[in-house]
Amino acid sequence: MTFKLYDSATRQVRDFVPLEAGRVSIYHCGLTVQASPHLGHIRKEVVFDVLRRWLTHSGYQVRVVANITDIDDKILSKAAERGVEWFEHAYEFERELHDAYASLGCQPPSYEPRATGHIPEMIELIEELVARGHAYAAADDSGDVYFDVRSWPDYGALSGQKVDEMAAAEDADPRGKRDPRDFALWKGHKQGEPLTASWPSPWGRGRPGWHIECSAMAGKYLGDQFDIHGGGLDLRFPHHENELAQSRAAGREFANFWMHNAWVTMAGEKMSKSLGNTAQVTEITKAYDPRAVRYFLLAPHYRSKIEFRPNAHEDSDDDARGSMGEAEKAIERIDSFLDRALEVVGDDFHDAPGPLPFTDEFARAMDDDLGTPQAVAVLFDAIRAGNQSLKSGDKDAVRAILHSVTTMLDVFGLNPAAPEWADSAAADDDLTPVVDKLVAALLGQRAEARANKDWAAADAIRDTLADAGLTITDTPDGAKWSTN
RNA sequence: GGUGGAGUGGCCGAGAGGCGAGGCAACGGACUGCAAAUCCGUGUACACGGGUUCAAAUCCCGUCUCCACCUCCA
Repeated sequence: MTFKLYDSATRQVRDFVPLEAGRVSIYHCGLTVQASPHLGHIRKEVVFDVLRRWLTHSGYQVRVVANITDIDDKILSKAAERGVEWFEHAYEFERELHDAYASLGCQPPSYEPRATGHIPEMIELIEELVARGHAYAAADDSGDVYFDVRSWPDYGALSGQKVDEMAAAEDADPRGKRDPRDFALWKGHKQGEPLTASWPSPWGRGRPGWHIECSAMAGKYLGDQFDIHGGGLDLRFPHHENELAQSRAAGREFANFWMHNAWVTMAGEKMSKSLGNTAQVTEITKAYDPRAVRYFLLAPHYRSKIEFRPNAHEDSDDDARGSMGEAEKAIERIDSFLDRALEVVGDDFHDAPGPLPFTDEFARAMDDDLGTPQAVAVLFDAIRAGNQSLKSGDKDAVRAILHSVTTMLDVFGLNPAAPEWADSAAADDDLTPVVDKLVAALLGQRAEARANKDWAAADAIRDTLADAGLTITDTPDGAKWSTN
């Protein structure tokens, strides 16, 4: 089976053939760390985390580079508003970003370069572009350097647009540009901006434009040509178009595949700061099981929009359950099988002999342009089959299916036993033995009441435990308790 | 004006010429003291109007609606 991937540059699904056998290099644009990350931002992290897990699972050695843009206009203005230094501001939100993706079980990139640490590489690239006649210093005294869009006939190739048909930017201030569509490679230092936010260059003190950062850093860490360049769909133009143009114009092949994920919507509209319809990651993971949040973000196809609906009420009835409530139910179904199967099979389930059921079908789904929706369906088919085997008492079948299910969950990053979820498990563990003792005592009383057919007393105990957030399940081996 | 995407059952969300993905919810049955969990079963879904075809949610033509990008945006 070959992995197939949709390439947004050619607009088709192509066989994925890495440049170097057995290795895959991926660059995806990280965030401009100017504010708290919301669900839309983190969807990209989850999508590329799943991609990376699948490629790794398929036997590739994967290198992932994602940048941190820690200097830009917004960082400067927001820091000034708050009365802190721009680097403090940026670093604060960089840490928030790291917390956010750790909280959703995303592995950190292989390397995460900061823009401010790569000014020399950017200057080098700009000089190359100037030397080749694709960039020029602004005619005014701003110290700006622009990419000359007209000098590069392929400009617009990635987004399928023609320079002449783009809406003429109502640019009140064309500054020193030859064409309004020319974009800044280097921004001259302006009066009033902190001196710490500028670096010396052949064109005077200044700071890099946004697009040049990614070209310079991708080139440094992944080489002139690499396998996959990713990011949100909204980066296709202008950011990725500009990256592509300036890299090719400097004689670099750049990315082989372009991969763009769609966004998260609320009430049908793109989640974004300017619309004010954002849901911050920290709020969401506080309100819902983080694994459910991750499930919500990875279950639909990465090129589809996904609609975020909050639960209508805090103590939701079924009607009021939103996207996260539904995802939590799905996770409960998964965990319920895991718990019951582990109890039957024990921890040695990895010894299951022979081929694992369902995994081929799962692989076929994932190989088809990361077909997580189909793959999730396979997962639930496996769980249903596992539940049937539990019912019929077929221990070998349970063992094999349990092994399959955990394999699939590992690819999704949803295996509750995996290290990335260890923190929450450990937190539970602190109290579990205590709770277990207390609950066991109550369940003993309840068993006695049931033996005496005193149903009222038995149900009263169950209600008390339910109030405390525990679900009691009667099984042939006695009553069991679980949270939720 | 240019470029791209989408309209699927109560909700979410796949699929892309012929067997109704999957999740959530609902209903019936089994199990249970009653539940919960689980299993079995239940759905005249594909924006609208034409057309092609033995067969269309899927292809073609037209219409409507929505979203996004062309300015910072995952």
